[in-house]
Amino acid sequence: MSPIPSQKKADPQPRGDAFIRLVLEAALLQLAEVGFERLSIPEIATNVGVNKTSIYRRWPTKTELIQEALKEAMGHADLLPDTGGLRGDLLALASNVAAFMQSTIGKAVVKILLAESGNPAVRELAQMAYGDTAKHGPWLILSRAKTRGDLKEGLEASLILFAIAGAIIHRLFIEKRESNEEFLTQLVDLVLSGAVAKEQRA
Amino acid sequence: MSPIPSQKKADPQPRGDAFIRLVLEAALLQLAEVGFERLSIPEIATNVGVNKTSIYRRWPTKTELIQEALKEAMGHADLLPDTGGLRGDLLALASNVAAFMQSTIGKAVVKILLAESGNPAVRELAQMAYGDTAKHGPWLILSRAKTRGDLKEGLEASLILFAIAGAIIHRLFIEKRESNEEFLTQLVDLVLSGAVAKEQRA
DNA sequence: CTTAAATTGCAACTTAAAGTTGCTTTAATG
DNA sequence: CATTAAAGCAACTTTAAGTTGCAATTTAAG
Repeated sequence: MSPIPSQKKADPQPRGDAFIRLVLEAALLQLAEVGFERLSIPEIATNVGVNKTSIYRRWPTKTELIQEALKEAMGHADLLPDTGGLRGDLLALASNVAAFMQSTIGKAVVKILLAESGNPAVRELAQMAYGDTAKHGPWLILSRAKTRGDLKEGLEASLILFAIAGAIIHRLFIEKRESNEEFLTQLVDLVLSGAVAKEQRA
Repeated sequence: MSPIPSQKKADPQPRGDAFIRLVLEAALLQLAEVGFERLSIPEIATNVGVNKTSIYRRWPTKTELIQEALKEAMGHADLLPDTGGLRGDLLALASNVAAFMQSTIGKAVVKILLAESGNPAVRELAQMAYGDTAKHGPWLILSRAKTRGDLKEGLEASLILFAIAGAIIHRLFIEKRESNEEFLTQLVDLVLSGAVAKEQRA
């Protein structure tokens, strides 16, 4: 009754690094799907076919597990385009923001920020992950544009980002639709040129 | 050892309608604070000084309780300004949207929509509550503007709303700041007139 | 190939919170 | 004041999270 020799052995128990990567990935995925509150270590364990005890021994609490999962997944998205012009920059940026939001780490992070008043440590990390992608790149784009004189005097530049990111978030998390290129183009052009018909401009 | 007669009796047990209103209000409040997942009936009970059993007997599940709480709080925000012009309309609208988002019912609804992939029945209700305020008013404003020829040809009008609502949500739920008048004015003007410096316009 | 060390699996247990039940007490009504 | 419906209360059951001791497995070393 022993296995036929020519057959490959079943996968051995994943250990060490393999084990860790497996669990962290599953944790991030569940986080993106159901949020921090509803995330359960026993459930992750069964999802990846691993014993919950093994997870608990490495990460005593949900918080520590998620912290490591977030750290692991961070920094893989430093998207700072430079197309030479504001419109091109913003289009590339909007596209990157949308991609980030639609990624596993992005969804996870945004969900934490949006809903979890709860755990301060987790929220702080999520802030970092969000800030990493949402701060550096965008600020540079805007300061370049400002230096070139592309922006209106007295305009609070951050508004541009918030309007773009906000619209993408609204579409993704409230309407549950992903952002296609047409949407992003129209969005950027709206923010750049405004909604008012030409004849009406003073 | 009986109470001094001149003293007022302690409040009697709230019953019937009073009881119901008390619990529903507390439920909505907790929902706005911690979201659906973390909401607990026993906790609501202690918050309002009522026995959990009494709550369970009226609403067998969290879902039913929240459904009624949402229904109860809905419809108290039909904010459809008509100032005669697009800018005035949008300013009033933005202000109303911000007020809604910052209200208890608004926070509760938005949190459900943003984070709770979970309960379909609850999500549906939240959609209704959100749609109630976000659909009728805004659409009318935009269709009026379109009729007047205030809007650019070919512009997807809904974008205007998403950019405004999105920016307000971003500010409130990610930055944790409320929207003041200055912010809303700049936001509306950005969406109406664009960010590009005048000299640059074709 | 054998053995030693570390790591995971497993099953049984403890803990904590949600939800239930039977019964008593309170408040409103006529 | 008596009747009745609704809320309080305490003890219980259930469910899921988290813990522990020990057996089984993988890996690496000799």
